[in-house]
Amino acid sequence: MRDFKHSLPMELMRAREAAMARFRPMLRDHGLTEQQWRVIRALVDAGGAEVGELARKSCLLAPSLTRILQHLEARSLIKRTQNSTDHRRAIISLTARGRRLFNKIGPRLESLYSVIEDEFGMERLAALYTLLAEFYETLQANR
Amino acid sequence: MRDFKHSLPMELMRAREAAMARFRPMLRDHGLTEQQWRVIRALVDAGGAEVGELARKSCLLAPSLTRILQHLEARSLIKRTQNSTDHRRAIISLTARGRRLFNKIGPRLESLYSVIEDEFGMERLAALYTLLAEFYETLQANR
DNA sequence: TGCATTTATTTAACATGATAAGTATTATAG
DNA sequence: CTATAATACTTATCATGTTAAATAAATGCA
Repeated sequence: MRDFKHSLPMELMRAREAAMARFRPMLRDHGLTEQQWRVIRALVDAGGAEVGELARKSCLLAPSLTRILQHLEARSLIKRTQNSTDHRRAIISLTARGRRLFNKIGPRLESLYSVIEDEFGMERLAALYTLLAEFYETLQANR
Repeated sequence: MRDFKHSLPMELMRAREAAMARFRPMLRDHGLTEQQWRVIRALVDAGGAEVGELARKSCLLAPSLTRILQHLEARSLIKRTQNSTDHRRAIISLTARGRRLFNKIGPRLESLYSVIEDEFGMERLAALYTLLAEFYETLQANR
């Protein structure tokens, strides 16, 4: 059997955790979890989205997203707009306050990211991105 | 700002989730979570370990491991042995039942892993392992 | 020896992950 | 039309993630 140290899911997790350890403290300083930030960022990117779409974009399960949206709504960082033709769907979008928070945090996270880019090297980082995307596509295709 | 789709932590997470989706159903059939399996596998690998050591090997935070060990102990899959010289430390090891469970599940997971290896190719998989290990080392070194 | 520190682990509290089940709304077959 | 199925979320439940604080045992030092 393969050595335990070479478990692919664990290697992916360790790499991810090493990166997140750089970002998490700053998010925490602003009262945000990593997942809440993913939602905010996805909303900036999409400029308003349905819950299901948002779940895909932010890589969150629907039940998790439901709770996160409740938190963000309680803090007035997002708002819901009912779709008039289909009452099942609600459009989620950032409030002005949500956008301000994004504008405050975004650049700081980007600079942390630049540090990683410098340390690891852009070429290797690009190679890693490519392999990860290919790996994901391969496993999805044969699902 | 970088495109949201190219967030490294998210790419790592998506790749990991794609892999885990293949393994999780079988673990679930045997009443195990992915994390419980990591602990069992680490114990097979180490043949008995202290809690802190086990946390490192299985990539779990201490509080999570504490709860997981309680679950595994309740199911008689692991046992604790007090260290006679240092009463803070307890040695965790698998019971015979735990080893039987490992022997039953391990080979089936390995065969699922082989499928992934075939789909993605051993060379690319090896390249991915290398990049992930280097990435982790780089970020740890400059911590 | 006596006491502050450090180390190993556990508890606590809140947020998310994962699965199943529930609810409301819309689409569809007959 | 209407019963039924499909869709879009939400709730519920249990397990883990994350941080801070607590506990208990071992160390270090005056």
